[in-house]
Amino acid sequence: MEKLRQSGETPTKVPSHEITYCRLRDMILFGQLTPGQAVTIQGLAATLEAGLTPVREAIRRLTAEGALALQGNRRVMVPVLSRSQIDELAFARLTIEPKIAQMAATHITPADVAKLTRIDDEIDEAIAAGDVGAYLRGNFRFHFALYDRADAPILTALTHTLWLRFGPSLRVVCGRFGTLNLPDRHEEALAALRAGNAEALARAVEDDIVQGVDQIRLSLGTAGI
Amino acid sequence: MEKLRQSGETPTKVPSHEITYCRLRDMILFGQLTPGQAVTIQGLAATLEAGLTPVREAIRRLTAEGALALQGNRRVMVPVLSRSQIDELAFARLTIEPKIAQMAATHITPADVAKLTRIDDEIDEAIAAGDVGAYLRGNFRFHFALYDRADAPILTALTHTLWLRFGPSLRVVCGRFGTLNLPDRHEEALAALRAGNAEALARAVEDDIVQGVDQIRLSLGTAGI
DNA sequence: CTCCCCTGCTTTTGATCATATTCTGGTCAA
DNA sequence: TTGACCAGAATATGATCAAAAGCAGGGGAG
Repeated sequence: MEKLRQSGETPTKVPSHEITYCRLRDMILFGQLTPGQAVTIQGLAATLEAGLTPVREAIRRLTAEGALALQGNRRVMVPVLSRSQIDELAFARLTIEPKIAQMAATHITPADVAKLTRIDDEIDEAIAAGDVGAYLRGNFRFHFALYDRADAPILTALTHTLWLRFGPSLRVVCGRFGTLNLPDRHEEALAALRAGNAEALARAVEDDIVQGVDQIRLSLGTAGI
Repeated sequence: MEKLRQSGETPTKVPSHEITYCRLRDMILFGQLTPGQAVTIQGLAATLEAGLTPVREAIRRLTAEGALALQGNRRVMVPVLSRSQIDELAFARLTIEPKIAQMAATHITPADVAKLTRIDDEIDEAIAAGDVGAYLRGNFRFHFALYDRADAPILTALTHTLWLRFGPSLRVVCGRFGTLNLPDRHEEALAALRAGNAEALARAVEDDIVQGVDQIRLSLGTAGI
């Protein structure tokens, strides 16, 4: 008895709540949503063309990851970072990410370096083109392509939630300053990788984080961040 | 048109999915569930006397926090920690928790110290009585009563997820070894608090973590942990 | 002859939706 | 100003459909 998995429409291989989660997560990471913005279940269901239940589950997941926040009454919003929260995030990122990078350095292959170089080239193109969304996406891919090599799923997942919390604010900052004066800090990371120098790689990642966080710190209080 | 909010039963002030989340979280933290155990939505709905949707949302939240894991097919289980994952958790806890404790030390009041002392007494009672569940609960309350004083919601939430990942394994270890040879590491923390010595407090927390993690490490591979 | 694998059915479980109910916030009138 | 009402939104239930797991029986290999 064939199940007649006809082609043409969704094979329903991956459930709708998963797709919805990914889409909403990308909206948060790469900028459709700004800090303080309220989101409604029904609004997202309409935007993402999904049912209420999948949207609800995606919101719960992202709330647990800190990418969304419940505001007492049952409304949901994109959280606004305070100064002290930025400091907390900076501390967490600065202690975890250099460590992951260091772990990754021992497993990295020339193919990985080539891949990272390619991503870095795309980032440069995005900067030159002034495409903030592409820049953020490339930056994300660069870091996590590196971190994936550390074979440290828990620390990588932790880092993921940290990026989710930073995402909206980073988007606002980049959107305000433009991409022109975004220095490319990945070159030194790539150099450290080619040299097989784990400590230098960790320092490069550290510098990259410090620079990004400082940009947000400077921009804090200018407007709703 | 009165809504006749009669007393007697649930005032529905807090939504069902929140209650379900708390109950399931406590089951994971304090031991009803063991590593590797499979959980089903319908089974939990029956156990927790909740509808399918609230249970589903609670599971999504806990999955996002790493307390539960999806196993490829859409089933859900309590994750089993590998050696390297224990190392990741140990690293994260050792870098974050002493820092939080240090931050808390500057805000702590004598009333807080009294409260922590009371909790520590309850822990001692639990150890004497051989009540593993009460020990775990007290240990949790001690640490997070301290951490709450740091006024660092993000780092505290991060730590929460780390404890959720450790919970089931810790329960197994304690259940195997009993509570008798569980040294009480909280005395030095209390002493550091009374002395207002933030560095000593951080070291005490560090020692406490190292001891707990080592216990799990030793017990790894003995059976399904 | 026994054992194992494979196939198909049955049962359990997850995913989604439509619907009813409850809650929140705001508005309008006394 | 205060209270009741109303619209919009979230919550929760149960039904329905799809997918996966468990089980039983038959056929083939050793």
